Amino acid sequence: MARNKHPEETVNLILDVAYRLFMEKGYERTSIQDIINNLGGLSKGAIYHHFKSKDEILVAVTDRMTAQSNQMLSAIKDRTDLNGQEKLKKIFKDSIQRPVQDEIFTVAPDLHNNPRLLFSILRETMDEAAPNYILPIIEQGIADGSIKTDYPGALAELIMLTANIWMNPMIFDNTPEEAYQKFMIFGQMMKGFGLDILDDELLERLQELAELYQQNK
Amino acid sequence: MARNKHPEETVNLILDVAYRLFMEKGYERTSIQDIINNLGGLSKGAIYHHFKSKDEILVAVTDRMTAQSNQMLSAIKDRTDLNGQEKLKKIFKDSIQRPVQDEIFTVAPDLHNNPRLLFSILRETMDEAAPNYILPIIEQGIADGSIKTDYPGALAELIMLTANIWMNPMIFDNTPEEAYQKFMIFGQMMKGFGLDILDDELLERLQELAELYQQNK
DNA sequence: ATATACATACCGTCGTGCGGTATCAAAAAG
DNA sequence: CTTTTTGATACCGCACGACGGTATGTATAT
Repeated sequence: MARNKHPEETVNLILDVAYRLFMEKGYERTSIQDIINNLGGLSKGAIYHHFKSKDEILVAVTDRMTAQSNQMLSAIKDRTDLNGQEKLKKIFKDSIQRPVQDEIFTVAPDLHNNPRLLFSILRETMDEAAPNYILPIIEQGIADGSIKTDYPGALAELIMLTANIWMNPMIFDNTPEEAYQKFMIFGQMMKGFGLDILDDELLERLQELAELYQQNK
Repeated sequence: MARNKHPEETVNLILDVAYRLFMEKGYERTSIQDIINNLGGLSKGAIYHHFKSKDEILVAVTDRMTAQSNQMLSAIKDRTDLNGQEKLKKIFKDSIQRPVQDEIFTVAPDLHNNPRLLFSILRETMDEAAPNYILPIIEQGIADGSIKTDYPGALAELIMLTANIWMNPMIFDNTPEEAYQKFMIFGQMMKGFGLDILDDELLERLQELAELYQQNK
């Protein structure tokens, strides 16, 4: 295969293929050879030229997955026209409507049987997203009086764990009924923390997603 | 090696060794050969006589890990002298004091880099423990008036996810400060659901565990 | 005698390392 | 301004050791 003048295209191609296969078959059941076979002529050497290991490919894939999500979080975090609580509300609204969700249905995501990928997402959520995006927002909320808690760090983690992992249909595939239950319990929990950020519009959209997801299996 | 008159001893030996190695090195970095080398003369044939695959060994290991915990849950669930809320409180008390915790410190548990094992525990917690033990207790609590919720299934899951996973020092190794924060937030959350089941005694014991855990690393 | 506990030899596949080659942009030489 | 040189890098493809798993053999317990 001819050498590519823009090597980042090759890297992206590898990541595209790897992402798709990891989603379809799971990280562990996807071999390097599988990736090669879907690369259109590229070889094993090419892969190991751009990535040191299969693991590094996984990290790159998850990074790319969370990049747009993190970008959204970052943008909301830096806005000056919203108080802390309003920012949290906006995050839930946006995260449920972001196009990733639709793109993600073009492959058959199977995170139930994908320990490595799930693990990678879990770590990203708890070790990066929670402290770097949610925590600052909560701290702002404490400062502006819209959020009250003595333990902002733990609260940030709890919110991300429940919203991003527990309620994620890719990870725990819920029936519409279960999704509804989770949503209500989550809303109750947030209210317990003085956070009134759920409304009917959000609920409707979540129900749609749950149904869409059930169909696509 | 001579044939064992009591084959379950061999099975237990395999599980003992596998458990230790899975904890020390992680499931994926433990090879079948590693297990054999620590078996004291037994061979690959022995392992594959008793287990169909490496994966089946993992399942057996997790089953054994959760067995005593589940036994405790089951015993409390079936008591007739406590109402629902009291049972939940008893569960937290006991789970924090069960001997597993001490035995577990004899090996160096490293679930941070153990996706497969963590995943296995996660599934056990959410798919088995929550619906089979916590849910019936909550339903009893609803019946006897000590617990109020419209969504018992989701609440059971949320409690297990936070208490068993998020607050588990083997999974998210917390500093004593972080452990304290999580405990307080968890207590606040439970209070939000009308569940007043944490007290200073529990907090103290949890702090001890967190410190013990930090030392053993 | 037969089932079963274990041993041994072997298989295909995997992730990875590496020597070699083709192609590039930029500097040096003309 | 053109040509040549040069060193970096994109990529190839094979070989290796280790892996999980299997087929088959053997000895022991019932």
